[in-house]
Amino acid sequence: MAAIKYELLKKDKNSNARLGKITTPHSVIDTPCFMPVGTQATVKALSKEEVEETGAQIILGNTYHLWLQPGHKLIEKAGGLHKFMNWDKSILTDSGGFQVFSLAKMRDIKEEGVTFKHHKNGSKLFLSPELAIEIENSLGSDIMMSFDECPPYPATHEYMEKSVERTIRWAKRGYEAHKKKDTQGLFGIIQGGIYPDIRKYCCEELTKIDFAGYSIGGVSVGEPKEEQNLALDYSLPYLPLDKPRYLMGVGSPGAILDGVERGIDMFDCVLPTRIARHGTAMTSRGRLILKNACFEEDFTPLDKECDCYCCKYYTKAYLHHLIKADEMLAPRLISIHNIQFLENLMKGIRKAIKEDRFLEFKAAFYEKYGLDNNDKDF
RNA sequence: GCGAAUAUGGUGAAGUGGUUAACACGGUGGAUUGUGGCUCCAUUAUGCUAGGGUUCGACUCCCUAUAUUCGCC
Repeated sequence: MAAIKYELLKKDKNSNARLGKITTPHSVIDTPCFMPVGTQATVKALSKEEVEETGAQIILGNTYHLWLQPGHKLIEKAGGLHKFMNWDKSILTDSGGFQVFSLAKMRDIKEEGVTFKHHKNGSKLFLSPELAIEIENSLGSDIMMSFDECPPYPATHEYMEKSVERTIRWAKRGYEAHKKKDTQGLFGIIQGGIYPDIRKYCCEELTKIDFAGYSIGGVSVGEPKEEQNLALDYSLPYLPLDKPRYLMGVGSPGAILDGVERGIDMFDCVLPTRIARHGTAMTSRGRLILKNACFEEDFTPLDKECDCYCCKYYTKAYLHHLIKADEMLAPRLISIHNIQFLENLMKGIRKAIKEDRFLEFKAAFYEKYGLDNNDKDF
């Protein structure tokens, strides 16, 4: 019996946006959804209750980081990642493929796997499709990612072809190695950059395997917004309707709306929590850099339309002060707000799809947020 | 009152007789996308206490004033 069930509840009449529901062993997830990132078994700065309060139904953990510290065996001993970190809703684990390419220097990619140096102590490490699965099995996440190569941008057609062939072979090996199919769902990752033929080929090959869902990888690596959308246009038509689609690493409001419009169900991104730690908030009227002098005497909440804990009790002037004074409450409050802002955005999106007015919703959001369709992000 | 030392941006300060006054903090603005948790980038003194003088040229040498600090009466 499959661990992950996707139900397509409704498709928007005027776009490819879709309303759905994913059921995992730990929870039901309404889609389209946003998943906060908790790389090292914690959504940075927040407690379980605070994350829950934002409306998040699923969060991410990271294979690479948890493998190195504290070690997947230790987490298994603790009773699995859910128990270890006190999160009883769903968890998705990334395979570590991205980290190997974003963090590690001196990597050596071979058919068997990737040899690279530890990003902190320089020791030699080796990660393969089978090991990534073994780690993810130990962690016990609801949704697992295959170990893939995230090719750089830009990459030549020739390089991309070879890389994707290898990613496909790795995906097959990972699927074979996955021993807990009844409790954990494994996703395949579509690569191919902005080459239509390679994206299509990758979809065709990976859909031959019965993955629980499909991820679009290789985006948010520095490419312009139009190309990110092209990568979706070149992939989504070739993916099955009865499986969830996950756009990896995308979390700016504009890009989320573009993805939903094309038929994406799941998003994750470090953006809301990272910019929060650096003092920037997402609001319905655009982005606010709270350390800016103009907020010194602004005694209003971050966003009048937000119902989060931060907006309920605190003002911009207070947040400005906390940042200036380098107080750790600031990253916490802004992280709570930013995540809830995106969770609320997803709620709005789901409601709009239900009522067949997604495109109007998107246009209104763009207008208010202060960007047009050509803007990269904010 | 006498003697001595020091006077460089918001702060701590480096500095040389010769075109753009080091660096750090702070200030201001920006970045951040499958997270290396206080990061990165840009910008921030047309001026070196004031007034004279020496010199081709002085923030740098000399004189005076002022301020601060220390010591002695």
